[in-house]
Amino acid sequence: MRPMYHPDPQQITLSSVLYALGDPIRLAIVRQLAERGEQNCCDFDFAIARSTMSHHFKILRESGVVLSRKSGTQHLNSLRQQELNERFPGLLTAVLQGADELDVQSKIL
Amino acid sequence: MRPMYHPDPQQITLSSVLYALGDPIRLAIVRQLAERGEQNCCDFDFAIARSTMSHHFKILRESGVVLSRKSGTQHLNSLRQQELNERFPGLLTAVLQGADELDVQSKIL
DNA sequence: TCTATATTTCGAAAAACTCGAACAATTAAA
DNA sequence: TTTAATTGTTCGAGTTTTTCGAAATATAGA
Repeated sequence: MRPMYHPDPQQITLSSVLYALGDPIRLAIVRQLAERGEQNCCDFDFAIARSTMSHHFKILRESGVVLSRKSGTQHLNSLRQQELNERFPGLLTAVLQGADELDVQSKIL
Repeated sequence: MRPMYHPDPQQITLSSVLYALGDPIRLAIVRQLAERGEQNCCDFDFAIARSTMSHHFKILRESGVVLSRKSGTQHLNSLRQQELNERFPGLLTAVLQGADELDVQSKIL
């Protein structure tokens, strides 16, 4: 497995962060990470394929929103909350406070 | 020309707003509207086709970010700043304050 | 009415998203 | 130490979205 790319704080662009947050599933992932802290992919019971989940985490990671670290067979993901707050003050707060309108059904697959 | 759809304030979802803002060109449009106020499509000198610009405005409009009103042959677009502030406090402020990293070159087409 | 301006719609090519299947890495069990 | 189980990623194909140029629509003015 190739090492995972994570941008440095100053490399994180608003555009890429907004792009990453601009998908309902990725927004739900970010919300759950904010509520429950570090989690692996299996902790998210969304009705999408694992490969799709992996794809979303890659986008969240490479945009600078999420930090992934390996631990055994799993990847533990966490929000880069402090770095995002420093780079884009108020953004994450506003996004996390926003009404939770998403309905990502429980896993069916 | 069919009447243009604009969602009511309570219909505006965070997901759709973030989706609309998650494109570099649409973000640049929003920034320019915030800086200069009401403008028509031609006031934006971006290096993209007019039909693409029209498509971006449609997404901004239907997500609730932008209000378009007809005036003669042109459409005057403005940010729905107050409504967005009420619905998602702090979001627009954070987005507009974010470092301006976009380089949408001057119109070449 | 004819022409110019502003914008949208159409149809096709390019890019991104989603899925299932196959592959890779790590751990645990046999 | 093979074998199997768990966790994720990569691959290839089908679907959807984005982008463009060309044609169509709407309005204003000569």
